[in-house]
Amino acid sequence: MEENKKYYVTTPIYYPSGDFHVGTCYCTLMADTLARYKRLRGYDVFFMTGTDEHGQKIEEKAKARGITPKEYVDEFVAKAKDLWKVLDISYDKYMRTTDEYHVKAVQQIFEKLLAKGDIYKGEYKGLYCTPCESFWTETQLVDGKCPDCGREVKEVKEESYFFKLSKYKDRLLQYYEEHPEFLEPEKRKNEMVKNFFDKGLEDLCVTRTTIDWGIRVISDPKHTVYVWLDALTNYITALGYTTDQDEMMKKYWPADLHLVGKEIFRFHSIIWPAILMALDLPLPKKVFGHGWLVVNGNKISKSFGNYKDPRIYIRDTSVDALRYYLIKEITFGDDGNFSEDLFIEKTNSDLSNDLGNLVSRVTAMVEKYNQGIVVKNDSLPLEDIDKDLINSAEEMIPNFEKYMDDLKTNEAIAEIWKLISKANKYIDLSTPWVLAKEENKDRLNQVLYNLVETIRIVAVPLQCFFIETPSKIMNQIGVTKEEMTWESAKTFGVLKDGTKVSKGEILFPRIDKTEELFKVEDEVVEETQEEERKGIITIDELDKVELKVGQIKEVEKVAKSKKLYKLQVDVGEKELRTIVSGLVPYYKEEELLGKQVVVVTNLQPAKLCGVESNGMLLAAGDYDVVKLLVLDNNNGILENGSNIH
RNA sequence: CGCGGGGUGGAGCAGUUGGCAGCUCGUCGGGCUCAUAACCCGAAGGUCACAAGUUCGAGUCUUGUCCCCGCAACCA
Repeated sequence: MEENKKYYVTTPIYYPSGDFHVGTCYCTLMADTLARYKRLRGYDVFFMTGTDEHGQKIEEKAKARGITPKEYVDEFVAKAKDLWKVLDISYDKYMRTTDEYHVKAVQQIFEKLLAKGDIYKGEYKGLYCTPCESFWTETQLVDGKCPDCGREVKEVKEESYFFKLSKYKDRLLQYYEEHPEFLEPEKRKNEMVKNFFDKGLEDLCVTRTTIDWGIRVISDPKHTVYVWLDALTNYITALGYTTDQDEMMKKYWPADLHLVGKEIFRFHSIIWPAILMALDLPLPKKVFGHGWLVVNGNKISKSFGNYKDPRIYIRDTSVDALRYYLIKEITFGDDGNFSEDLFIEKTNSDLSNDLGNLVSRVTAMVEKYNQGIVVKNDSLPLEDIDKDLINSAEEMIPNFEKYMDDLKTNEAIAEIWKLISKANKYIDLSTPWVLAKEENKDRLNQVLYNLVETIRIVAVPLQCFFIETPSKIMNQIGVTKEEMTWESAKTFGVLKDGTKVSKGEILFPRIDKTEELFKVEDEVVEETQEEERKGIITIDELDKVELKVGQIKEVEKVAKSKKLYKLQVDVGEKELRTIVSGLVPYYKEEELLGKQVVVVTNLQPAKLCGVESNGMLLAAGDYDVVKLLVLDNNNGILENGSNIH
């Protein structure tokens, strides 16, 4: 056993300017997988994610919504935590740069570097667009004008503090030289050196006087600390750096791995190490710059319509399916394609056919041939096919470890699947159904034992990236948590004699490609657009929405869709209205019949799955729980068609 | 000549220090019936973008050409 088995892994702290999409999840999911893996191996893991909450953009967004920046970021953090909960991200700490300890620590770090002479006061020259309150560089300008509003920019000078980045140039280069494993992948390191060092490192402007929403410089309060010293330092302030309670700092620093996107790789490979050098702190052991996802071949953006809430994917498949695809299909470090078609294909072939079906057929056989009881009998000789299976099973974990330690998650997973396919093949070779017919009870039980034991071993590393599946498998093959430890998966034969197997629910139902999948509900889209359009509406605008009491008279499913009901609703008009609503997952047909609900009656008609919908039912909640707004009929009934105000 | 990445059987990708071109899916043929129309076996299909060069030998090194895609001070 190695001494000091600790593992500190971080994701970037995300900037609350847009909503999360699959790409955002990817990095966090990867960190989560590594954290789970290290925990299983007995490491003392500290896994941190969080949000970078200061800056002008936040200020502007909040202003546009008519709320304070703090309210804005609080709202965002709540949403982020909600998403991480859905994905079951096992972070140990959620870091926020608006947390008090962080603010104080940043202020102290600033003063420390100022006193040391690594921060000095100077003058920032830039091209400024007054209406936009933004600085631009020469190269950002469009035809010499502000890229945002197209107006003239003027050169202004602003008093600023600078960090002596140039001072650390040689030490940084030397460090890269001596620690080839520090920056990965290799190609990104080359990019850094070529692009920036060769051009020379300029000192870095670390304060602004134009931004209010940020951390004040104590010795000069008209300045706020700019992103570099505020955001990057989160990795140490979260551990209590500069405070009395810095046991965490002693225990976990230096970080073992900073996982970052390629767009911020530069800051983590140049600026952050320089800051640490200035603070006389050791550098993180590794900074890994992963690639970006494209969705269906297109860059993720709203205009391509692929900027979807990741929960859409989970809703139509499962958390485990999404986690599997992202970690298996994308070569860590490179850009990857999140193809929705491929996602379904992979889920069906790898998860349903290979893994799910294996568990299903093995548990079925144990029930059918031996009343669910697994028999261990070591006195029987092993046949060649047995030895082959057992060898593969015992080799799997060591290979898996090798790849995981190299951050090659896709290859690590491939090792598990090699064993799964070996087990499927073993069934064909050993033909248990023939043994059953021949009433060769001993051999049959031996074969079944080997299969169940293989499944147990397979399930152990699955715990690194699956949330629901490992425990489902454990229940079905009747093993306890103690029989699922990392070390136990290295030896074949741990499974006890007399283990009770019971065929349970199907692990991964096959997904029917003809179903309409991953569709963003119209209502959801409108909601987000509404939010984009920002904030407050007047009473007149509210009056534009015509709300009436409606009673559901008929309910039928829309044939082509998984989620849509076609409803006939009485809103006090001569004829019933046809309204299509995505309530199938949340209400049964009979639950809806007769309900008096709130209907938007002047909504522009829309075709959903070929059926025209004339209105919309109001409901609350999203994804997990959706509840219709229904009338309180305790004290008498309102007529259908009554106005609502 | 701003920087970088990539062009490999129908699709998506792997290919370490140059040594008979691999994987998954799909297609076609066969087998099996324990299983989620799943599983197992076999087959077809590539002049590794193009051209020249180094070498006994290049997808892998050098040079040039064409095409695609990112980045260019903060979108993961």
